[in-house]
Amino acid sequence: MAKFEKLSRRERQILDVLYRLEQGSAREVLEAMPDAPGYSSVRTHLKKLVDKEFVGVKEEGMKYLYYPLLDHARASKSVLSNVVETFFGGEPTLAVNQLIDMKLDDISDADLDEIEKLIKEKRASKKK
Amino acid sequence: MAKFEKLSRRERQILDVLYRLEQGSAREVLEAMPDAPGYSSVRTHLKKLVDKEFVGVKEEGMKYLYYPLLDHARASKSVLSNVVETFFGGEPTLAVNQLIDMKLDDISDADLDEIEKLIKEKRASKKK
DNA sequence: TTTAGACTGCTAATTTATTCGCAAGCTGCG
DNA sequence: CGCAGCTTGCGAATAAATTAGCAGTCTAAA
Repeated sequence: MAKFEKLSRRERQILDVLYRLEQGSAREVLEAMPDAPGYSSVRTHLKKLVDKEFVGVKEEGMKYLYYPLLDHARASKSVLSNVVETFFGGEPTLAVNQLIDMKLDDISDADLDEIEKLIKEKRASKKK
Repeated sequence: MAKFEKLSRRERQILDVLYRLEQGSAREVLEAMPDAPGYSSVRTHLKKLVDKEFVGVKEEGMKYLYYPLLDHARASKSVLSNVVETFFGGEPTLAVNQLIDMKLDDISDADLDEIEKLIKEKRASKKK
């Protein structure tokens, strides 16, 4: 499932950018990178990502528009479960704790309400 | 902070193993890897990780024992915040949602209780 | 129409990452 | 002792990643 490990550093970085942009041209990706290499370089990586089937292309007039192929949900699930495995011994609960801590200072009551609501929903869907 | 991006694939993988093992010799790391390369290779990577100051070494008799230098909490925080940025638009709450979903089928009531308890604690510490 | 700019496909060079091999040094055992 | 099995340090070959350059094409503006 989680074949993100098969990507090189740059490829990963570019894919990340694509997830944030949702989609973009080579130049847009380039401009969204803090430590970007040259234009040619970005194009090459995008092409490789297409070859590896992590990214799709569609022609928009004369240019290419790139976008992630794995849908957001699957991708995040895959990455998260790896983090949980590595750092939290496979226990999502511990990760949740960490996430709450991350926002400790500025977490809003609304956020906490939100999470509580999520829990209630899970409980409900479990019951039946 | 999150300089994990600077690691190569193998280096990251080996560091992951080290986080799971807490510490280990080159051979132990090797044996804990599903798609392990040769012994020499693992040693080389460990050495590089030491050079880059992600990993420490201590001599245990005649052999070396390796262990992660960044403490667990910092490391997980760093990695998680990157995931949150990339996939959840900087909103930890959304990541929490995903985590709960991940365990939907087998999540225990105890787990849910646990998370609710965490929320109560956060609320309390906010009130101060 | 000509010129500047942005895009593509293709190629290639350089740098890193990744792998392994070999010599030498301990240790424990028959 | 002398062999087997482990370790280390050093070195180096191979594979992959990363970057960049060039020629050709299209578009829009002067």
